[in-house]
Formats: sequence, structure tokens, C-alpha cells
Amino acid sequence: MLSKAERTKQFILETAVPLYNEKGISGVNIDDVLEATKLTKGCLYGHFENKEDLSEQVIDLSLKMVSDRIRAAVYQAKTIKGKVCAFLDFYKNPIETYISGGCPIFNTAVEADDNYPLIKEKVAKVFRNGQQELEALLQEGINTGEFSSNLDPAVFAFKLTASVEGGIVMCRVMGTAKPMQGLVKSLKSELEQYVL
Amino acid sequence: MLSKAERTKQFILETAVPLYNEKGISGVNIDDVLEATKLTKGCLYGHFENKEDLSEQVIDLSLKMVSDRIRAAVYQAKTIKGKVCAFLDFYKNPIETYISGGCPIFNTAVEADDNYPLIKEKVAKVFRNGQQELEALLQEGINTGEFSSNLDPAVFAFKLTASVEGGIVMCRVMGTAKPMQGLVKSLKSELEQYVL
DNA sequence: TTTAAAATATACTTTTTAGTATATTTGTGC
DNA sequence: GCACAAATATACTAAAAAGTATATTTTAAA
Repeated sequence: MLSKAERTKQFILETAVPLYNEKGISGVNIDDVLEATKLTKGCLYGHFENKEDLSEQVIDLSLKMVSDRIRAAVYQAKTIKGKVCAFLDFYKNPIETYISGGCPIFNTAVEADDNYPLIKEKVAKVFRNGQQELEALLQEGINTGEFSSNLDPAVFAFKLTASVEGGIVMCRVMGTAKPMQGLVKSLKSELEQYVL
Repeated sequence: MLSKAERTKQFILETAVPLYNEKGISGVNIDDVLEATKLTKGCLYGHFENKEDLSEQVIDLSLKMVSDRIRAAVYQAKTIKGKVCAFLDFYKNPIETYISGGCPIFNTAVEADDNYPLIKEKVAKVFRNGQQELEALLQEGINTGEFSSNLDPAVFAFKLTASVEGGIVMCRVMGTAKPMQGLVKSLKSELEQYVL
């Protein structure tokens, strides 16, 4: 069983996750976190060295949470095509996201880019791993004869991720999930063209 | 001719544009702007009511600058296909962007989403207008017989924008422009399929 | 070229936010 | 159930950031 301290720390991190995802790293302040957790400074600083330490661990958790969840969704599906569709369906509703505020990987990417080199590198790793796995999945589809060898796994993997992530942001800002449906349908039928 | 004050105000805004694009609205502070412009508080507050006022006007300018520039690039091309390609080529190099720090429309979209309703609405308008123009362009291509009527203008317009914008962020964070080349090529050949 | 208004600089105050020292409470092995 | 260490709360200090009052300089119309 987790100690009281471990549970409190975990509670702080989990409570802060949606906060950071909505307001961004620079947008969150300690008082926001205290307000959300109903804890006090003494307590918070007992678990984290400073704001930077807290931010880093919150982002770590956010990235892990969403990565795990996407992986789980993909894992569920049986065929390769099914797995790609599961990936696409994950952000079917970009307004009400798994973690409130959109995709934490992408949100963090935008903010960390010119400001937080350490966090930027973490996000880069997440993207690289994700792309590699997606690419491997498509390659496996080609190897097993499920897809035509005309399919370029690296290019299509990037296209899938980039368009879905971009689509989420656009839908959220325009306040409509509709374009996402069309996008996902289009990507699925694009893949369909390569199904043998 | 512009008055001294008008020129100074313009200078502040133009100097702040890349700063805001890199650090984000919450990430920029007045001292950053003073440092970059080598001006003083008295001067700055002579031109802007407060930080919010400054931020709003900086974002307005950023959005206008990049929108105008994309429109100009598209306008140059003669054929519809050429115009779509010009749009795609605009962010060919996502690392060294027109305004340093990536695409201001997208960066602002991500940050404003849950935090700045007024600015969010401005960005939404930019996206809606952009999508409408791109859609109209594709529709024109269908009407003139340049493209097949199998092309869905709304869906493809969204796919183009979403994937390019998403691609920019991913490339920037991973520190490589290469996936963008593949993406643009793929989108061009996707359009090619509809060319009659 | 003078001069009044506009623009800018200086030196301050206020507010917000981060961080800390210490007191109090609570969990847990004996 | 006790004792003591760990966890948390309170009340403070420090630092950073925003904003302002006023002095000085500059612009541009007469």
C-alpha cells in the first residue's frame, strides 16, 4: 500500500494534470494548484522542490497517461487496419478530450518548443516513439500482405498523426467536432486504397 | 507620413510579434518587451492601456501578418493546383518560420483555446476564413473541370490545413524538417489523384 | 526659432507569485 | 494507546511583475 505521502503526491499530480493541459506551463501558478487540491503551500513544497520540479512531473504524468491510453486503445483492435482506426478514433471528439484541454502531447509540444528544452526533449521522444510504433504497424501490414507495398509507412504514419493533432486544435478553436469526422473518414479511405 | 507615436507603437508591436510567438501570451512579460525594444515603461504605457491591450494588438498583428503572407503566396500561383501547392509550400521549412517560433495562428490557437476567449474567437475567424477560401478554391477547380467532382472541397481543405499545421509542430519539436517534405509530397499526390 | 503639446524616461508603488520557517496535526511501528 | 517521525497548515519573507506619477526630452505647428 502507498504511504500517505505517496498518495498525496500522486493526488497533487493528477489534479494538476488537467490544469496544466488547459492553462499551459507558464499559465499555471502555484495558487491554482493549491486551490484545485485544497492543500497548502507547506504540503505542496513538502513533495516538490519548486514550481519547475512540479511542472516537470505533471507533464511527465500527462504524457504517460495519454500515451498509455492510446496504446491500450490500439492494442484492443485485432487487425492492423483495426489498430490504425482505433488510433484515429481516439480523438474522434476533440472537444471533450480524455484529459480536459486537448491533447497534452501536442499542447506541450507547442509551448515547450522555444521555452523548455528539457520538456521539449521529452515530447520529442514521445512523438518519435509513437511514430516508430505506427510505422512498424504499417510495415507489418505490408509484410503480412494486408497492405500494398506502395504504402510508405513513415510518410503515412506522420500524415496520420500530424493531421489528427492539427485537426484537434482547429476543431477546438472553431468549437466544432464536425471537421474531425470528415478528416478521419478521409484518412481511413486513404488507407483503404492500400488494402489488398 | 506616420507620426512619431504611430511609428513607435508600430515598432513595439512588430518587435513583440516574434517574442509572443516564441514565448506565448502567458510567457511574455512587459520587461521582455522593454528589453527587446530598448524602450521604457513610460513609453510603452503611453501606447497601450495594459498588458492585455498590448497582447491583443500583438496577436492581431501576428495573425494579420501571416494570413496576408500566405494569401500573397497563393495569389502568385496561376493555376488552382499551383495555388494549393503554394499553400503547402508556405511552411516547407517548419524550423525557420516566417515569424520565428512556428505558425502564430496555430500557436495562438493552442494557448487561447481554454484561456483567452476573445483571442480564441479571433483565431477561429482566421481559420474559418482560411478554410472557406481554400474550399472555394477547390470548388472552383471542380467547376472549371480541373478537378474531379469526387473531391470533397470541405474535407480536403481541412485535411490540408490540419496536417500541415500539425506537421509544423511535430517537426519543430523533433528538430527535423524532413517529415514535412514527405507530408507535402503525399498531399500533393493526393490532390493529383483528383486532377482530370 | 519659439513654444506648447506630445512622447519618452525615471523613479517610484502596488500587486502578484514563489518560496520558507516554524507550528501543528496525523499516521504508523512498537 | 504511546511516542515519534512524517505530513500538513499557518504565517511569514523574497522576488518578480505590473502599473503609475512625475520629470525630462522631443516633435512639429505657428
